[in-house]
Amino acid sequence: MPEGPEVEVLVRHLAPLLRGRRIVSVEVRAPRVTRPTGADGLARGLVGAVFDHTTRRGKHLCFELLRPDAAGGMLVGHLGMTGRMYLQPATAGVPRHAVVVLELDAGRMVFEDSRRFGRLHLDRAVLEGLGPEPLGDGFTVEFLSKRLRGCRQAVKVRLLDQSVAAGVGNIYAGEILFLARIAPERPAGALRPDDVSRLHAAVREVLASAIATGAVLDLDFAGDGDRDGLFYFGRSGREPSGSGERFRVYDRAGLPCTECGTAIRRIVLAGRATGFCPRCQPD
DNA sequence: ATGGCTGTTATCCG
DNA sequence: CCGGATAACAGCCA
Repeated sequence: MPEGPEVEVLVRHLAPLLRGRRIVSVEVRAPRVTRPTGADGLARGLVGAVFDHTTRRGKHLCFELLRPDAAGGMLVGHLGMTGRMYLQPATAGVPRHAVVVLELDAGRMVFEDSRRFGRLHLDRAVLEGLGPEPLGDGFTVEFLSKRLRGCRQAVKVRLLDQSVAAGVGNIYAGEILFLARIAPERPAGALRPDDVSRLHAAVREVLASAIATGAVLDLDFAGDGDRDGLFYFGRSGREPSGSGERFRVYDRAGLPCTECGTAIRRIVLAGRATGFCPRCQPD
């Protein structure tokens, strides 16, 4: 569920809270999320370490660590479908679906993940295969073009490949294609130069706009959320909720296209729900 | 209430 | 090698 923009918003929230905090103890309640490091390895690597900068790479959270002894290291997290990370007072109750709990010198960091598709480990190899940050300099039209070239896969599926544009997930892939006016089923390699150019611009626009939206919301990172689609972290403010207003195609099957009124259609690509407007996004 | 849906991705198989 | 299907898991919804 969390895609790059959600992770970015979370990282901005966590970074100043974590910096300088020392890890006192580690409790792994679901060992599978610590792969490939493993529960023991995680505890060994973390106890005594101090959080320094916290950044993002694609959908991964990167917690840079300082160690009194060695050269430091990096704790890498991924929220999977249902993951949350937040700080709570050490006196609070640990939630039912906590998978890893870090007791800090002040307070506690909880990684909660009911479906346990998430990860928290010390292996940075997962970052190696990622494509460039879509909002960074490395993500050029030429790069995108090269990654799509010769590929017969549907462009929507290609966009979900993290080696193409790190951080794009199912919801934003759909929104990006709507903005670019490209049918999701089009074979990636069949896009013409002007399609690729619009796609490139749409990737940046959709992701940047999602981050900007999330950055000003009053989010409750520990809350249950209200399945509002974008910021699955619950919101404590009184902003309008519901995905309908924020998304043009995601979860809008049967509803009128905001541009032309045509009913949005829903298809399945690579097992993922995909919405699109058959008129604005012709084959 | 049973079955189908869900924002991810590693792995398996043809 | 490519691409589609499946599995990992729990909750929510119709």
